[in-house]
Amino acid sequence: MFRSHTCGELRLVHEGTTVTLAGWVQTIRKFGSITFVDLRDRYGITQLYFNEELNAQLDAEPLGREFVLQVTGTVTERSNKNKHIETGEIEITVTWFTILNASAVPPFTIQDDTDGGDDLRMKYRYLDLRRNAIKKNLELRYAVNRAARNYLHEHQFIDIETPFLIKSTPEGARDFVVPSRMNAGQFYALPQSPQTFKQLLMVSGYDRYYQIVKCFRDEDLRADRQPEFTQIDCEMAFVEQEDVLQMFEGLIKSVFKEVKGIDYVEKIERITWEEAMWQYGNDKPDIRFAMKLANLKWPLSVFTNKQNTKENLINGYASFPVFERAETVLAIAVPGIANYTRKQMDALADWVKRPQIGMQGLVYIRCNEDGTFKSSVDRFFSEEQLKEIAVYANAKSGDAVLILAGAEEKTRKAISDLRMELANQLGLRKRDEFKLLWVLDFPLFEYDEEGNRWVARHHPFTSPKPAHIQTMISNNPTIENREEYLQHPYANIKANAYDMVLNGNEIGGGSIRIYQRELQEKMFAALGMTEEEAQTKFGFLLGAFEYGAPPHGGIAFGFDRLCALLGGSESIRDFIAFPKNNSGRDVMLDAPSAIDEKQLDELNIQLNLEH
RNA sequence: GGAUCGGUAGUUCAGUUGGUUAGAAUGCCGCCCUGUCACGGCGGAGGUCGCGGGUUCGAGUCCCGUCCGGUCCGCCA
Repeated sequence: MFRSHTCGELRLVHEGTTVTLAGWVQTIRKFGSITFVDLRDRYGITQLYFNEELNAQLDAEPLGREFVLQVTGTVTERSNKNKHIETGEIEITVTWFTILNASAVPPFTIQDDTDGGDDLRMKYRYLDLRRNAIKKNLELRYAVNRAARNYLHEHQFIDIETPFLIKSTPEGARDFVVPSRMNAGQFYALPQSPQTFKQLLMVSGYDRYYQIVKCFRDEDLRADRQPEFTQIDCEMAFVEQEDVLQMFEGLIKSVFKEVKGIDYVEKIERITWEEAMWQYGNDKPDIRFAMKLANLKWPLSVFTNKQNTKENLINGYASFPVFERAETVLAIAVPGIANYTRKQMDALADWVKRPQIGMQGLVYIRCNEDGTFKSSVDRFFSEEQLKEIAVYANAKSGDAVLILAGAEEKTRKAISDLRMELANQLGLRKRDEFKLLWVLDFPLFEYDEEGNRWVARHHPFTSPKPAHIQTMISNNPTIENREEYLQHPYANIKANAYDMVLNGNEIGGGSIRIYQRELQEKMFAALGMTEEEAQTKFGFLLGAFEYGAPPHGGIAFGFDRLCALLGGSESIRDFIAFPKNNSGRDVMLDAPSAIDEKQLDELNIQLNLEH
């Protein structure tokens, strides 16, 4: 028997019992002829006391950090208790010990606040995982997994595995591709999601399916994006949108309850995609704080005095060409920053001028506590006009109105980014406050500038709103340019699609699917596929729809991201045991890597590394 | 594909206007210490300043290129 107890469980009630522990040496504190060792395992830390006699043995067999140690001894009450650790009232008076394995000096300290940088931690991930901070994250991940499974099981969902080696259908994200040895020149693709399989399972009558499953996308990465990631993938038959929303509102609330002990009692707020874009400039708004967008184009247009005469400039009733030229003018009222210094305002202006945001500048109006209004454009507007703008932007005294002007899409994105940046700066995005939101009625199609064609905003299996089916069927999808796109009836078709948003992050998305062959064929045609292409790529699905496909729909949650958010982080890496870095590399394995000639030969592959 | 920040001791970082022998903390090694728990005290070792080139009397510092890492934009049905 290696151990009778773990390093986390002994308390004062165990006093006097003889125990055997095994674990890793966290620290060694030596005092001449006695030594203290903190022994660590997954469950905690227990202090070991080596008396004079055993200390002599330690001199012969020196310990080091991260040595694997097995000890037998007596549980003893400490004379000096340590209230910072759970086992702090006792220690083990060691009577026997053996070193099970030595350790090299670790390259960084195995502590909550490690001195290791990210790169080093990833290279030695097996050591990093010993740290309490990462261990907690993985435990939280498991708790979310369990809570989700329990809820889905209770609601008659069945976990069915779907294949990883499937067919490449270059629609949407890039596929990871796997060469087939037995079929020369042919390739499998790894699934971007089990989408079509779960729909086939609906056709097969498994009317409630789920899977916590790996998905693969060969696209560039971010702090919250990995090439392989995990989804809680769900599908239900005989449902309409409302059924799905309620079922998974229940799921997420159950996760909150089980994992965080939070009773999320209120109904999850709902907002349409269009409202979200108008109010927040964003399809995944963080609604923990307001700062809603105000469109100033109209109120500005009523300020009719437009002559830039000397007097008008002095009086502040002049034309401000930046606003007049702009396609759109958007404002947010930022609480309590009227007293920002010039330097702080300039810093905000610099922030929006960064290439990633790309605005020309920032106009601000201070709504001072004393009732006066001061702006960066005093030359062009009277104080009454500034006040009107402030009222329109919903600003209170003490706020500052920040205004951006420019091309519609860019400006909307910029002010939405600015809104989030300021919320971060002002501490309005609290880690321990959670606010969920359903975003509904997404557009079915998006215009792809590059390919000059329609692409599915969600995916090609998403159904249009019933009222829009006719629009879809009776119109020719052909478009020649951007102008035609804006006019085309397809641009207004809304989908039975919905996203779940948590604190400004998309954590889940789904839709009611198409289940009729004709509509699905029309969808493929709209996306520019010929009948033959549709048949080659998705013939199996079209075929299945001919054999009694039930109405169905579902949702998929981003499991890694959900865990990270529940753990108070926006980076998912520390919620994945062995993540990849920014360039998609596993720095511990040093993967990906070249393969040898023989392997390439068997796969009938020749490399062309010219470019 | 692009932007931006970073790369200096095992590790985390500092390093002024380009100027003598590149520092701190921590870790590591040695000695001392019977109640520590961020133990303490004394001493010691430890550096291709990512790499290549350039400017200069002189480069960790300035310039060009390149590699690696972080963050972001594009991309992510």
